[in-house]
Amino acid sequence: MSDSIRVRFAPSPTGPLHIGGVRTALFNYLFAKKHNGVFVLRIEDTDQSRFVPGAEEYITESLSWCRIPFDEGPGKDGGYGPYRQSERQHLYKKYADELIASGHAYYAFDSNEELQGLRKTAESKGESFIYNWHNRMRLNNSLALPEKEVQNLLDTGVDYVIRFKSPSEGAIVFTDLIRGTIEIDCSLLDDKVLFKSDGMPTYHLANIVDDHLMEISHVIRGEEWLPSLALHHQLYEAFAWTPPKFAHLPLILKPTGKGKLSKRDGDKLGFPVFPLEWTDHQTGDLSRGYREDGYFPETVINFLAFLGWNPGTEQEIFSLEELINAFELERVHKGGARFDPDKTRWYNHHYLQQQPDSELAGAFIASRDELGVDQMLYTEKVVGLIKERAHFVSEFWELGHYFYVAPDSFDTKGLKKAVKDDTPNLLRELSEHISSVSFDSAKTIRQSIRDWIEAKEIGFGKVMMPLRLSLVGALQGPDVFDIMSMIGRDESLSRVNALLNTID
RNA sequence: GGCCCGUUCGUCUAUCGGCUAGGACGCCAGGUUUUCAUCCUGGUAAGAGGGGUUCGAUUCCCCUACGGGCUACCA
Repeated sequence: MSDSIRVRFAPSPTGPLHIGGVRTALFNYLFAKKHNGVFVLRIEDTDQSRFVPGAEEYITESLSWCRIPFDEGPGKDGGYGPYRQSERQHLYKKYADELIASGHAYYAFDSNEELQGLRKTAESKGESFIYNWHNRMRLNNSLALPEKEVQNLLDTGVDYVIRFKSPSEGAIVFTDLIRGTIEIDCSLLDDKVLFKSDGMPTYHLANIVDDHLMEISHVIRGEEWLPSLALHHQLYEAFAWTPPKFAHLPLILKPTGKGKLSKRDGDKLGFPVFPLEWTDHQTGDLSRGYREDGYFPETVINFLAFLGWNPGTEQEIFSLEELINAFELERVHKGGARFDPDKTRWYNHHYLQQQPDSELAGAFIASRDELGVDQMLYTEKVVGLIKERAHFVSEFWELGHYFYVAPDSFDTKGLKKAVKDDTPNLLRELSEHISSVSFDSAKTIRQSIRDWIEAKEIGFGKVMMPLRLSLVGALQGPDVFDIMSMIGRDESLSRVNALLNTID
């Protein structure tokens, strides 16, 4: 049992899940699936002051939209629940007490104000205040105070926290699956709070206890946790538990400038940093989401997988199944990765081409009021003609509006390029010819008009360019004969005449 | 400030002591499309700096610089 793979993704419900968090979830998922393991979702809601309503639902919905479902988690008990730390509250005190009994932890009564004051004075002297062995005997705690007084304080119900008693000397060495060996001087560590005065554990305690109780085999998390790994190792040691293996993922950095990717970068540069749209209930601010912006889950999965990882081959397009097969923690890069919106667009273009036309047509219709479901079949064909030039479904209308409505104006550059002195006469003759052309298929139209042009010994461009301009309104779009065959003879003729009226 | 982690084309990255340093995105050019986009072909562009170790370093070690993270009764 102990050698089975169990990993967890443990977000805090303090707001929408950032794509950095999605990537952490993805890597956990890939690792679990690759090794026939279990992927656990655990909600770390021990900070009640930062709890945001709806955030947990946002997290589960995001994971499900990205197609990275959890095997165990809230509402899906695998025998290790509950999976919300707030529902496990009763568990943690026992373990904190155990640490006190074994001499690994102690009560501290210092108020927040006192500590803040100490920090401030230290700072003003250019030093930093660290609560640990070098000063703990001068502070307000159960190690420094007489036993009687400690008991008194506890009896009177005064606020206290439980702190870890970090060692004054020695070094701790541990291994990270991605970074290798890391060594830390213990004397620099501080006595972290394990149990808060509000009766809740801090992240550090809850995390270790739950990972142990849930039999987590591998902890795969963001690099921001690397500094507290020494503490976590000592906690495992204090409990005499076997620690899981650790892997710390590199951070996702902003596309330009300094620092890690933030919500503001997305607003500024025009891309989402969240999987789903999110409205802040406090401010009413709306944050864009990949889903609402028209990205496919496949796109998000693929580009996230390649931020900090690669398979070592030249393949860049990966389905979820392929990722599961190829994924290796050892191949995760150590350095932070800048997020690249352009490459993300490129991925979406690729995955857009993969979608069935019927599905794209449905999405297109749903996005435009002027399109009705009765046009489904027609729209499917339209989509087939225009999708290769699109990155998003939202571009379909701009790329194909002329399949539905006649152009209301003609591109000036196009007019300049396509319309010459003899164009009106040519168009009149062409119009006459079109009246007699069989509209069975694009192929027959093409053949007929080609023959006509050749017979009249006019240049193709002299006919084709104005014809396209009349149909589309600009010199762009798919094959002219495809367009004609789609809109039909009457509409084609009326559009040629409309151009004639403009230029003649 | 202290501690920790990192550093190959503009960006994501390959290379696990011996290469003309490879691929992808972007960008540029040519071709296809008598259009635009797509697509195809080609091009542009990198080992932070300085010391070592070695017959030989992008690769191993040290220093510096730069970047990042942490430094809360937040996770």
